[in-house]
Amino acid sequence: MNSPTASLPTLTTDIVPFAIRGERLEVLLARQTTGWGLPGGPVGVDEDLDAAARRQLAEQTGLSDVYLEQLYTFGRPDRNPARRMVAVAYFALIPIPSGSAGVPAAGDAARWAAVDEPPPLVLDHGEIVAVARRRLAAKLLYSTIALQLMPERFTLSELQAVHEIILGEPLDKRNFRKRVLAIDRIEA
Amino acid sequence: MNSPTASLPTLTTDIVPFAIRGERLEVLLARQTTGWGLPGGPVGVDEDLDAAARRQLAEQTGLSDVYLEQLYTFGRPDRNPARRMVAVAYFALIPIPSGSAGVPAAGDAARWAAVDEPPPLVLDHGEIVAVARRRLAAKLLYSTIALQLMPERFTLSELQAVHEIILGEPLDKRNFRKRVLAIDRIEA
DNA sequence: TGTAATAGTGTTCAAATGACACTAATATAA
DNA sequence: TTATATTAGTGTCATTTGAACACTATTACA
Repeated sequence: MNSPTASLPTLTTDIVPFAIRGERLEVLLARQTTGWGLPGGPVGVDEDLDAAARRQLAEQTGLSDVYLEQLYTFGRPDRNPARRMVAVAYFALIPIPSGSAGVPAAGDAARWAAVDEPPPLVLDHGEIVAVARRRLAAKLLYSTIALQLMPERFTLSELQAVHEIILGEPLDKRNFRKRVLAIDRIEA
Repeated sequence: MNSPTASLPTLTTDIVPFAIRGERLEVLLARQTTGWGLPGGPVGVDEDLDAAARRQLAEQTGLSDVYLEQLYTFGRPDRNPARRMVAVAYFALIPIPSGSAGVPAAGDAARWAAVDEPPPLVLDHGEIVAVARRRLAAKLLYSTIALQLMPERFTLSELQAVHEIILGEPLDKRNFRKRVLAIDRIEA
């Protein structure tokens, strides 16, 4: 239990909110004083980490009830030159809304950006997005996580399109159907 | 950038140090004021998370230069009734020493315990060990991480035994050799 | 010197994966 | 309304991968 004087880095969460918009995988960014970055911020003294991430996502983007999963904790001392901050990063999956429209709009405090050609981001947020993106692609291959990006009702073709967008490569229609039907629900 | 008053939970690391000892997978525990728990403690103000984990492992157990990987960050507000603590958990893999002996001895400030029949641990450390154990078993199946538990020179039979201990099931000798040789080094 | 334990080696079968092309229906444009 | 283009829907075969299986040679030990 020996340690240097127990002083306290600031603890934050950062959320990478993914959605399929049009034909692309996009991330929702939040305006910050120094530029665009991920939604997130300080964790309350008695606040659960997951709860903090949910709260900040809701406050800064209006999104709630989404799939949320802890990604990694970023703690390099120099990741924020101003003051020491340790960020517990999450990614969120925002379903395509059932009605037409698009994903819940972004005010001028928030904007969507393509994951592949992202604008310059604050701090190490670019790296966080990259890590999240890799994780998402990896999980597509052995889980049903993609369903979290879909509306209540969808066609197999739509689901396949989502997979193709995230993986960045075309998939065979029949093999895809075989695989999905062997695990999941019904058709449309 | 709205948030509740930015107050600061204490940030710590906890390390789950795994080693194969005899025929079992064991964890190295550190004595704490209230009982046995994982090595770990507060992160220094300007200290990297990985570095903090390494330092604490060295200070509390004497182990250095080991494989270390971030596991998960545990932050339930009630995980420590005394004061709010958020723990970035790591697992470490301690190689079987090349010489005979066993893994570096444990003073009276540290002890080894079987992962399967662990003593009661402080706080949520039992849960952390369980999560680490699952992760380790999962990574055996698609990575070469088990090599981190081996001495410099070892036989394929020894490596196989390590796999069997962690997975808890016997493996076919010939299939195992085939698979390992298709990826790795030489024989003994 | 006999006995027991460990190291080392290929083949066969079953299952899973990946490649491949046409038809029916619907929406769109002429 | 009719022709055309786009999308949905379906099965087979070849290849690859994973799992089961037994004997021989050597070494250590009694």
